[in-house]
Amino acid sequence: MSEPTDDSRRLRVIVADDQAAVREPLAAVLGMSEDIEVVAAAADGTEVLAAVAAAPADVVLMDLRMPVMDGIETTRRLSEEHPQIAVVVLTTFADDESILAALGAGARGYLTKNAGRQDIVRAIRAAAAGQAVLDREVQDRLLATARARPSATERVLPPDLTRREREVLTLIGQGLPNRAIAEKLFISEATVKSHINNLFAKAGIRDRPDAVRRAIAAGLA
Amino acid sequence: MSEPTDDSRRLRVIVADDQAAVREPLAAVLGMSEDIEVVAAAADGTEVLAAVAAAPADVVLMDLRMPVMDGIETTRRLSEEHPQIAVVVLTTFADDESILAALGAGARGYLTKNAGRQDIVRAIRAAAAGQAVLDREVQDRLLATARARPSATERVLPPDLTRREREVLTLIGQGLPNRAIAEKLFISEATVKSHINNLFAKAGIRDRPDAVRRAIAAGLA
DNA sequence: CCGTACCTCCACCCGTGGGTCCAGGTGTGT
DNA sequence: ACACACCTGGACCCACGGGTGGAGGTACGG
Repeated sequence: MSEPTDDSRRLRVIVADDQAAVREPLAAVLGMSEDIEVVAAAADGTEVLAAVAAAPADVVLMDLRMPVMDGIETTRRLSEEHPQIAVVVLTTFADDESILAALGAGARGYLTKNAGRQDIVRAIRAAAAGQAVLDREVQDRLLATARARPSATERVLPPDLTRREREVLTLIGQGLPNRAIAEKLFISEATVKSHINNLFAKAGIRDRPDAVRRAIAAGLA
Repeated sequence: MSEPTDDSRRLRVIVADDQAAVREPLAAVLGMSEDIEVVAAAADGTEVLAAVAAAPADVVLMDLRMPVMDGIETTRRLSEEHPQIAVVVLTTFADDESILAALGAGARGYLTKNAGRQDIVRAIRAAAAGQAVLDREVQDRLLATARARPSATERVLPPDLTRREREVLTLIGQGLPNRAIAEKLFISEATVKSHINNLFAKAGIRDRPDAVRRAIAAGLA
């Protein structure tokens, strides 16, 4: 968050979209904003990388579906090699996978193509300032995905497991072999096996892989 | 997303924070923006509700920690009774729980208190336009939480896994032993072991329990 | 005082898992 | 024609996992 947003210099923006019918008008309309300067237009990811190599830029307005190198991969490379450049995704698609992939790749904004000029300009300014702007729908989806996980310990495990058995199950769920569990609990490996046999019988667990799944499902791991 | 952002009318903003030392200067500095009008200042949630009942507003800039009625509860009520009013959270705390609670309650923005005046103004404008603005840190946390239990296939697996190897990993993740996997894929157990050896080497998986965890984390199971 | 639950540990058995090395068959691109 | 990736399969070895059947310890409640 930078208070003194440098208004003395226009934001250098690169527009990336494989469709010229989208790219050209978009670049033109963005250039009308007095604080934005479109320094390049790219039809695929390689052209974006070439553009940032040729001249400095602040923000890349990125389509996801592009030939040769798509927006996800391009975003990933940009955030690795040029972390100072902010990527704002502008795409038709707002499915969970695309959103997670894009933001996970380092995008600092995600707009759908029914965003207006004002919305896009605002997102560019925010991204340049280190903020993230998301369409309302995108935020809702992201939030829904985040909340989709079970918060509390589930009832998939019988309540009559002893404390020790729970501990052992937790460590199994973390992928530890019996020897490591024994060391961690300061007991012998034989004892670990005893606990395992008991808890397997109680909880109806077949084998170790099954135990891992149950432990994760129960929120122990 | 509304293209014709109505610039002919100033955005009516309510500032809610229990600390007068924060509330008053904030209201003053926001009022300096020509497109923003601070129509009320509130010290807790009940004052916010009273203010929106008394006069129309567009955006509420909301602190989370407030006496009587906190920001979460106030946000929840606002989004129920006045869904046209956008809530932007401005708080010191950026823990996962607060973020999820606030956005889940209907907040359309989440800023930490090291945001500058420009950042706050931008967030207010975006929220009024239906967009969501998050601090970079907040976005990262939200994304991390969303990816913790993903529905989509993750990037935790190397991309050079073959189709067969993915299938085998999926079945391992479901707890099946090699024999059952072999039957399910109509191949011999020896072949299953070959695939397992290859995919373990490629993905850096140590043993079967580890494979189960990775499969679940990757959303294959 | 005695039963019961829990934690601790040992010995034995053997099935599955996983590593290693190898090899034939197929399809694809050069 | 050739290399290469992939799927397929077999043989061998042995470590780890898991079942069985014990045994001795403490702590608690009837």
